[in-house]
Amino acid sequence: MISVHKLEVFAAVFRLGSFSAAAQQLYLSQPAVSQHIQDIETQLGTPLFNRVGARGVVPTEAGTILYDYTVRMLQLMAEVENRLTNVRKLNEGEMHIGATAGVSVYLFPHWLQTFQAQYPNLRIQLHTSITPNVVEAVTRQDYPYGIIEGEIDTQSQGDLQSCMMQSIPMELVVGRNHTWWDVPSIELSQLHGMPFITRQTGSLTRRWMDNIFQQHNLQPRIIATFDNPESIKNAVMANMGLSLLPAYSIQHELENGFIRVIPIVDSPLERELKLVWSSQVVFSPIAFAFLNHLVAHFAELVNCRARQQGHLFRGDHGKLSA
Amino acid sequence: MISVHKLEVFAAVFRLGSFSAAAQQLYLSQPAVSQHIQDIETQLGTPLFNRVGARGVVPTEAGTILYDYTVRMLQLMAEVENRLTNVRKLNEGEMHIGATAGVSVYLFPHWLQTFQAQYPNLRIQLHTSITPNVVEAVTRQDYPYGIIEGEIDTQSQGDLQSCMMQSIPMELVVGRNHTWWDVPSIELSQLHGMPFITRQTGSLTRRWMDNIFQQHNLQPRIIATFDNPESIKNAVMANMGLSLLPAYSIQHELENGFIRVIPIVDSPLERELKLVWSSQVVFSPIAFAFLNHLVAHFAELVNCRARQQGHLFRGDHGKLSA
DNA sequence: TAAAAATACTCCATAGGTATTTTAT
DNA sequence: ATAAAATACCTATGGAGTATTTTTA
Repeated sequence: MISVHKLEVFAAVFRLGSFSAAAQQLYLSQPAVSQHIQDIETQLGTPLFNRVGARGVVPTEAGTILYDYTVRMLQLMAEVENRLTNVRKLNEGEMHIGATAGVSVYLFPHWLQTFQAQYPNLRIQLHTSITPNVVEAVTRQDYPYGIIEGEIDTQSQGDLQSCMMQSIPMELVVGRNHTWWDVPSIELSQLHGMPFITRQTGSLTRRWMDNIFQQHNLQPRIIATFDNPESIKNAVMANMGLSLLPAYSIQHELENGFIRVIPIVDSPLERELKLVWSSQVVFSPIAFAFLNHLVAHFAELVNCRARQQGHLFRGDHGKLSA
Repeated sequence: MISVHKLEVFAAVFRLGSFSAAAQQLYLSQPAVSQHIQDIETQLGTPLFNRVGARGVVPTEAGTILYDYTVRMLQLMAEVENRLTNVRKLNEGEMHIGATAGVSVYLFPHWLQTFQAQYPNLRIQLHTSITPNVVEAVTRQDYPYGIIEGEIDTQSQGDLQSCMMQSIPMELVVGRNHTWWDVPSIELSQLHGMPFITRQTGSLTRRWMDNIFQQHNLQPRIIATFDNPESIKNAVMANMGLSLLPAYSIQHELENGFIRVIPIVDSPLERELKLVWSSQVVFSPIAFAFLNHLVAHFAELVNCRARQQGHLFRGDHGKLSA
């Protein structure tokens, strides 16, 4: 019997042109993949791939035909599961998601908390990493979504889709005993030569910041670099210098008066909170439920949702807008 | 994971409105069917059927939607299997087929022999029974085809499709020492009052014969009835009387001069050899292979094949006309 | 010769069975 | 009261793993 699972394995092999690569992507052993393909080939009495030694496999004509049907079948399967799955009544299920550090630390816990309240039986597993890693993992379909701040590496945009969730104000922050503590506002040019704390070279946040400075011909004095926003915040509070931090990360410190935001009157800075996904991926009902949940937080996401459904669905999706 | 098999079980339950009826049709136990349906319901978090006590089950709205998708998926699966299966290279596989006695004894062995020569690894299992039983079994989808002689019971024509394979001349036969042995030919009316051997009352063959006689206002003298054509043949050879036998059943005896065919000049009699199948059934690649094989014997069948493909397929079927 | 697929085995989860109980009309 | 589905429990096949060998560019 040709099962849906065998077809999923077959589709992965077809797309990747390799048994072992498919095995990796599907978290299976290579012999398991071999077995599935052989099962189908035996059942049909037809080879699906020509084995070309150390260079993987190339589909036969039969393989190409089967792939066409497989895509249609898997799409129907995904579609009906998404239409019918009552996520609220599931008593188990999990979903993985990737995010960058700031999102993971400051934003995600809040979303997760409200999601868990509604779907207590579902587990969301968060994978924190730097933007390029998140993008890569999403491209590899390790998880259906990633949430990143800022620009996507243009080189990886092959199958990558993205959608803005929210504009994130990047605030100039200053510690309690800093000389600028009482300055009501500044112009961007005033940053020139000032002691600055940043993320380390290589991070997208640092690259973004360097871009800003370069665009405005500024050269602040980088006196320290850290690999996480929390350390930067501490350094600012210790009055080592200024920094630019996302608004969401400093709420608590602002409320308690540990730091202050100095408005930049001529050019407020901001980055984008983005949802990214692979156009290849087939979303699970849980992924859709989480997306719907995010919609409650981010009005802009409604557009993403429409696009995702578009590449998956053909029918009516009234249920999902509930 | 929702498997193709679970969907097949679900589809049977949906169509029959009963777990136990589906179990019977699929040769499963009722608990096995329960288990499959519960698995899908758990996975979706949605009930598919409302259990109405001793009256089986009725589908929910979700069940109805799933059925729609299921039919499409199973159709795609059947289609791609039929397009890709290289029946010649299968190293196992079997198919069941029903036929009436005359077909089983005189015609089928020949077809089977040539089929086996081409597909030595496939097993065809023949089920011989009277026409109504064959028709019923085909309607129940016990096997994909039946081959019958003569008319189909009109009451069972719900899902039943049929197609003429061949016109079967019904020959008036006479034994070696019969008074008619040297009569070159007769007219139908001459049969009146003649000693006749027939099948027993109730058989379709007998009904067909009675019809003929009635239509022509004849009343031959029925001197013996038997439940199989072989006994009738023996009675004719023993000169007990005349009979009408299908041409295919008397080749051997004609060649050896044990009996003679007396042409009926005014009204040659014939019945139809018919292929019957259920419009519900999904044909296996082996069933198609056997059909193609029959085509070699019966030119008329080409039309049937087109019809069968029509109710199964939507795409290109070049392979099957090879 | 080196990377990839096939083969050989072992283990466990799931599909299926039988026997029985529960449910709904 | 009874037919039908659910439950409980047992068995066996198929899916997946590890270790190893074979293949071919």
